Amino acid sequence: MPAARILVVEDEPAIRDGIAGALRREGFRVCDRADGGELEATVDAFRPDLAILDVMLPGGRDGFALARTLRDRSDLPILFLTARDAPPARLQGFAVGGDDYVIKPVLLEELLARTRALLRRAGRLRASVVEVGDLIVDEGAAAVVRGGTPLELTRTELRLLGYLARNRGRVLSKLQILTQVWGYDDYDPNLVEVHVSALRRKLEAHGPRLIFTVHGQGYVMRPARA
Amino acid sequence: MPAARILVVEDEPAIRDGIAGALRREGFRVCDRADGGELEATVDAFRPDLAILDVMLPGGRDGFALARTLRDRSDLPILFLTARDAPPARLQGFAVGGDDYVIKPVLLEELLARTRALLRRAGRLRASVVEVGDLIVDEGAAAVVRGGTPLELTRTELRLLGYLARNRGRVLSKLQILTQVWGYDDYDPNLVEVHVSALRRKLEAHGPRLIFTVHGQGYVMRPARA
DNA sequence: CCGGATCCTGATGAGGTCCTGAAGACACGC
DNA sequence: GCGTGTCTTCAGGACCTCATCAGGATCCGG
Repeated sequence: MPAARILVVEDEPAIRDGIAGALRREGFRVCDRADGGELEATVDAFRPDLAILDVMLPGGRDGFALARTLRDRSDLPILFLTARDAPPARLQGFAVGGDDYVIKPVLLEELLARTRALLRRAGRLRASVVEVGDLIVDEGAAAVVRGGTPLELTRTELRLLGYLARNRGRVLSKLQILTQVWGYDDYDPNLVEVHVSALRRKLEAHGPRLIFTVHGQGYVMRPARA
Repeated sequence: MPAARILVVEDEPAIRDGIAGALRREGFRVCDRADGGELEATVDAFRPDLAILDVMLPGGRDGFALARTLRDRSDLPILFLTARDAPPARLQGFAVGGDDYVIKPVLLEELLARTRALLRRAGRLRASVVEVGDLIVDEGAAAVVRGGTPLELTRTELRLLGYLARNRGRVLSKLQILTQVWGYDDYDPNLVEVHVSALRRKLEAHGPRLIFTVHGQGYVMRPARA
């Protein structure tokens, strides 16, 4: 299956690049735009499998208008970016069965998870499963299994685990983890430490350590002995 | 894969030259600037894969302002240089998932390691692994393996080993090692000796000597029989 | 073979980093 | 509203890392 194509329309450059970069690192093909100009031509040329739209765009055409335009031409699923205080009720009329939304400020891990879920449902992505030793992380299904035993993880733990697992064998600093998993601004290393601690407790109840501390640098995930 | 391009913006000439020189010796293409003037043109012409920015620059445009500008044009990862006592809290909203920071005074080995890690994550660098005999040094994963056995090294030991391994077959004076690994000005040979000693103890637990003393000159790293 | 220089390495204490239990804040479903 | 589960903050202590020191070993020119 070739790489899925994703169209991103978001006016704030920092957010747009953050999203586009994260998606590209995950192997998707991305076309990013600041607004909905020339949308029809873009869609015809790029043929996206999924669209990620900010519902609040400057100028006349907001995400809803774009969604309507897209719906006229294809049935691709749409992932809306909405403000925290803007209730998703307004999505009602636009969100068809396959759609979903993510609130801003965007947690990249959350966005990646929902992106994969939508693509998978649309049949444009095989199950996105990451394995580290005897641990199996299925982000599409939000399911984690270690040595045959399913684990109950909270949402935050799942995002954190997903990030670590997909970057297994790589040292990730606490800043990187914070910005990716929490979208945070103020750097509080302890926040990461606490959740790593919780994650370890659950993971290590069924096997040896998988998340290793690299003193002064961050954390790495890797199979027990290798 | 062609050499990765790195943009360096740092006002202090000594630091700037140190960084740029170290990067060039590692085979990167470097464009170094004292400030953010003409940044847009520079970026368009040079097309960097990574930017290293001092967060404290004289004049109006500090590293954050530059980061914002860069984000407008691309999604390249950014490595911030920050003061030790200035907590990276102010990376506020500028650090996207892939970014990281290094504190000043800069330890060149540290900076090289993080540079490689970021480029590798961005897919702009293959695994940066150095081999010396049966020793394998993977700086991206902060992992060292000798004859199949993983070794537990401290951060300083890893920096030291990285420097020696990448310059294998070359005699390095203690002064060179001090300035590169520690960034020191006052010359205390014993500091190097102590850490070489510690490194040897761990390395030689699993094989013959790799770090040789050249009396009165320094140290060389080379495979056991050669 | 001697003596001075160089090098090795165990011990130590200070400074930082990390872990984790507990408690307060928050969100959500009923 | 109320209760439950989840998230964040806080605080103390455990742990790790490192520079410094000092005594002994080794090297090398003479």
